[in-house]
Amino acid sequence: MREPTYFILLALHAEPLHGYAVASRAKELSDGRVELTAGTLYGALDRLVDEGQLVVDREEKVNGRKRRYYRITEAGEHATQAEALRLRQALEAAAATIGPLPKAATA
Amino acid sequence: MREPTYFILLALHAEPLHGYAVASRAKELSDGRVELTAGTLYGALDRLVDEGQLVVDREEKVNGRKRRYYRITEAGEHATQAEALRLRQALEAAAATIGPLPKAATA
DNA sequence: CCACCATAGTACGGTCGCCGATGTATAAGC
DNA sequence: GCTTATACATCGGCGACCGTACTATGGTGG
Repeated sequence: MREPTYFILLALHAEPLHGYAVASRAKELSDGRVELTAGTLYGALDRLVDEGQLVVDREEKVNGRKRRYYRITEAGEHATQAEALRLRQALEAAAATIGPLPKAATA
Repeated sequence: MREPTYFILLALHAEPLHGYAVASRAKELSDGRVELTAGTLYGALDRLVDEGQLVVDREEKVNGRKRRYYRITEAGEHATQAEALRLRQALEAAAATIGPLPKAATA
């Protein structure tokens, strides 16, 4: 799993969001690092629905603009956690190899 | 940076290794998760040399088989650390969102 | 003795996710 | 009334990864 996909799934953990809101939340969660463009965002959402990691929760119409809300499935939650574990293992490998990392700038 | 590339760089942190040895070390460091196939391995090594993250250290001939040793550059070390920091941030985002992860199986 | 396997590297083609770009549509702001 | 922000769709291209096949050598097993 790549980073954009990962943050999309994380963004949807708490509650269903529509596409544009997913992008905003992903940017927040990544401290501004992950800025999802339309191509990445909607492409990934479609793919994740196909894979059963997301489902379409509902569609609304707000001020003429339609909003499609996505909800994460159990499979999606599971994949997210598996990915996080993979990241942790990769991080531990770095710590064991190159030593402790510098402190992060306090968020 | 993708995971295979990351573990290739980690594998070369301590000392120069030849291609095949890089693959073995990467598998070790990843607890067996990352098994580099020939296509991925040599493609990535060439690319990393092009990018200045690795240099060819020397070439030996052992039992008729040539071995090409790669050494990581400062740029490569820097990229590795930057990647590890990125991973940590992604992991922290998960912790903040879905809560603490289960304990890893003791290595 | 011959097949197989591990080592070591080269080469090629395909796939998949990401990304930029473009287009549609509406409502708000200047 | 033109631009900007919101919201989504689609298309094409690229790059990293990966499978596969090939060359080559030396050790192991049937």
